[in-house]
Amino acid sequence: MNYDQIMQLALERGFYFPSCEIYADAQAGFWEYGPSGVSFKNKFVELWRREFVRRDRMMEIDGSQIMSQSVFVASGHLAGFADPIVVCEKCKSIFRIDKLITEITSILVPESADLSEFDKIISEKNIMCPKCKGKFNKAHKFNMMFKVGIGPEEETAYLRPETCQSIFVDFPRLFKTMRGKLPVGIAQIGKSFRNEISPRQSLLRLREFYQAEIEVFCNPNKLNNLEKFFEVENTEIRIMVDNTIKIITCKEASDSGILPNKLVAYYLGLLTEFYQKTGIDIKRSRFRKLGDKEKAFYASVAFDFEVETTTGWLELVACNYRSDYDLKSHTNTSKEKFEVLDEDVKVLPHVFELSMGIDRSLYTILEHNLREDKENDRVVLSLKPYLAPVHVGVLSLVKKDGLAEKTEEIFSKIKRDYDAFLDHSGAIGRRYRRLDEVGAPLAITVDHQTLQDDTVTIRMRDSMSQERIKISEIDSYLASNIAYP
RNA sequence: GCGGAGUUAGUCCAGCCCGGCACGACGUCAGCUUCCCAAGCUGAAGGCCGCGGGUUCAAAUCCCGCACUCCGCACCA
Repeated sequence: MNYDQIMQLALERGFYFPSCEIYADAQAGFWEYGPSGVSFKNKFVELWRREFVRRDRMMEIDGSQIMSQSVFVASGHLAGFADPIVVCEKCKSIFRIDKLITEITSILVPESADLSEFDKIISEKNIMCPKCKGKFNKAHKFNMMFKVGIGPEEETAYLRPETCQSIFVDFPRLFKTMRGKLPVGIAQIGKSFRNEISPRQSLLRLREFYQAEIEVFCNPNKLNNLEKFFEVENTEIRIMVDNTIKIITCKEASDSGILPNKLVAYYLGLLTEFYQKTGIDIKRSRFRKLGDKEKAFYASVAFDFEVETTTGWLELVACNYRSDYDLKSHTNTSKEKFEVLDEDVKVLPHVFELSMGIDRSLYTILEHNLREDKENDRVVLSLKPYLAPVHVGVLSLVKKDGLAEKTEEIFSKIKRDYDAFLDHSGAIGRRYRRLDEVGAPLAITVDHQTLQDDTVTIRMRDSMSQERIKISEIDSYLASNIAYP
């Protein structure tokens, strides 16, 4: 199904919708999750926790969204997370000046160059506005971080542009108090904020968005010395080599040098196994090694995990080898010590990160799982049962003859343990169709036979088939059918 | 931010040229019917026609500004 159809589902069924939509001054790039969206997101997050935090014995933290200025001085975001721009004095058009200079003069200027450097080239080469031939004002930087003023003095702080900075900042305490041992992953889920010039496409480019980030702290001398590597050595990953997607095992990838080392191969393996369990079509995914110009300013090697959607290839996870960039710069700025002991040798850990976009991942799962079943005239969201916003519908075949009461009795028994949805109203087929659209994998229906022998029918979303089970078996039936893998 | 196209009920949309009580479908709710897959019948709710201003006796409709959405450019998880 395409973007528009997902959008319609999202609006109609309470997955997500624009923030502040009743007011005209609502800003672009902010969206809310509705009831279905939250339930779905929570389950996705739980799967992430199972497949990374618990599986790899990571530490999970929950840091502040507002962080002090020094953090971003150290991280480089204050200087580096900004685009150099110029404004045309006549027509007010805005240009990325480094790109414009390259376009017009073929001179390559790094975007991190001094602002005066840009001004110099503009005047020397007599660069004018390509739209109206007007003059440019002085180059300045547009920083993508949201600035906030703290307290009555309005002390400068920022909304974090990535969640991982708290992980770096907290690392010394965490490593000491939690008895850390390299390599160790520290994970965090939370919101990040970027003042995008042009947010677009609902969940795909937001100004306020969820990230699930994992920072793996490791000894740079032991990147190929990883006991747990055997867990994924035969896991197949899909990686772009010379513009074609090659399917190879993690072991082959690291042995052949396609991936730099076992540590990176291990985590790309975990990531692949995770996304297989989310129900996205893994055959439409790939890891792509980024060129030097595409990489973030802190990355020395970077692989994007990308998935094909109807909007094109979409980056879901950035896998960056950040080396000692962050710990070194926080050491210099804070004077805190970040070295740790690894088998009695003092080492400044390197960092490999998996930076996952949750909102984008949720969109992709929806798109890859929503299908039109023309034969039965219905739209079905075939989510994995453990990710479904509603686990089970609880329906009375008809309302009268005491069936409604019996249905409510069953509903009360399971509502604390499962996301169950009670529904008496309208034709039974209509109610099944509604459940299909929110992805509920199962429906329990109470009919006249229930009153005689205490059995109910269970209706399966994907096959539409039914079976009859005892009321006393409902709990174990649900438990085994919606369990995480 | 630029260029293009749009914005009318939960959703999809007609009406706009040519100003005069806002149309329809789907969905929702209640009742009847039905007794396992969007059936039928009856009834109901739901709209400051994106926001603000202007023209006019009168604006969804004409004019101006802004916001938002979508598509392209650029940027990004």
